[in-house]
Amino acid sequence: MRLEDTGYRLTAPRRAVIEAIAGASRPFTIEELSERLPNIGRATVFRTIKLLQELDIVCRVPLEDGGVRYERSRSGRHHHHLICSECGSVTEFSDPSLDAAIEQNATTASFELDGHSAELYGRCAPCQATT
Amino acid sequence: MRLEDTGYRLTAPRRAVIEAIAGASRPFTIEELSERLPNIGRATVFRTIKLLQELDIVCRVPLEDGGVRYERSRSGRHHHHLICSECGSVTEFSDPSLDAAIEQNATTASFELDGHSAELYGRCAPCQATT
DNA sequence: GGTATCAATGCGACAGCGTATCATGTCCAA
DNA sequence: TTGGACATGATACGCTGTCGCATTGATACC
Repeated sequence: MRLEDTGYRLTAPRRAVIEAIAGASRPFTIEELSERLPNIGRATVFRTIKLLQELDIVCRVPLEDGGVRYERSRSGRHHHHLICSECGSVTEFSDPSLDAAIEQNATTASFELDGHSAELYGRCAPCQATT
Repeated sequence: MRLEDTGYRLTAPRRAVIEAIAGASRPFTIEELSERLPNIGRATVFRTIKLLQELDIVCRVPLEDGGVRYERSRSGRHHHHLICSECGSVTEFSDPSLDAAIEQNATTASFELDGHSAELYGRCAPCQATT
């Protein structure tokens, strides 16, 4: 991890949170993460996740119902999400032409674009096969 | 309003909420709306907004910081948002080619698309002029 | 118009997610 | 080794939204 490079301290609780995230197989809530780390204060888990979001190590996944989960960011870069409403899996994807379409709309509206988000909701391939 | 047409009852509180929304000049929170309607229970305001969302009369606007506001939907159709982080204004737009790019990504991933959201964050034209 | 029915309301308690506070602990540069 | 800034943990709090339930009131039907 590159916490040291950024001026943040690499503490035992942060290590534990990072390891728990690395071991997570699916998107998680803070509560789930916190349950796996009974020795670590809930507030610290929140703070660490917030920190990891800023470092693009973890990303926030807004769900269709307004809920939120978090996931380890595979690419570490800007991306979008395919979110399965059946099994809850989240897949990242990047698409320059999608980003271009978004930028085009901003330009057309004379809007100075800082960032954007795009989430796709539906059913992943494995879940379709299960029908 | 077409509440009657949908089997819902047109009650005085619902009328009041709808009028308050019609009179709102900017995206609002439930609390703000509720303050303007002191005679109406908070739960009713929530329930009415939820109802109006289902009828595409009001739409939920997720903010960059994770907060949420609501806005009267001008088009009543599927659309995306340009959200100004300076003045908080929200502009709707529709773009078939953006939707097409999203559908293309879903298809590529063998993902069965149910819905999607796309929000653009930045500064609106008037706020740029104010710099 | 009168009335019965069932959805809608209002109230208060509650739940989930996240933050503020603040005393205490601990990392790390010198 | 040590000092001081940063991080932690416990708890209280805040905000957004929902639930349960007794009461009210809009509509359909007569």
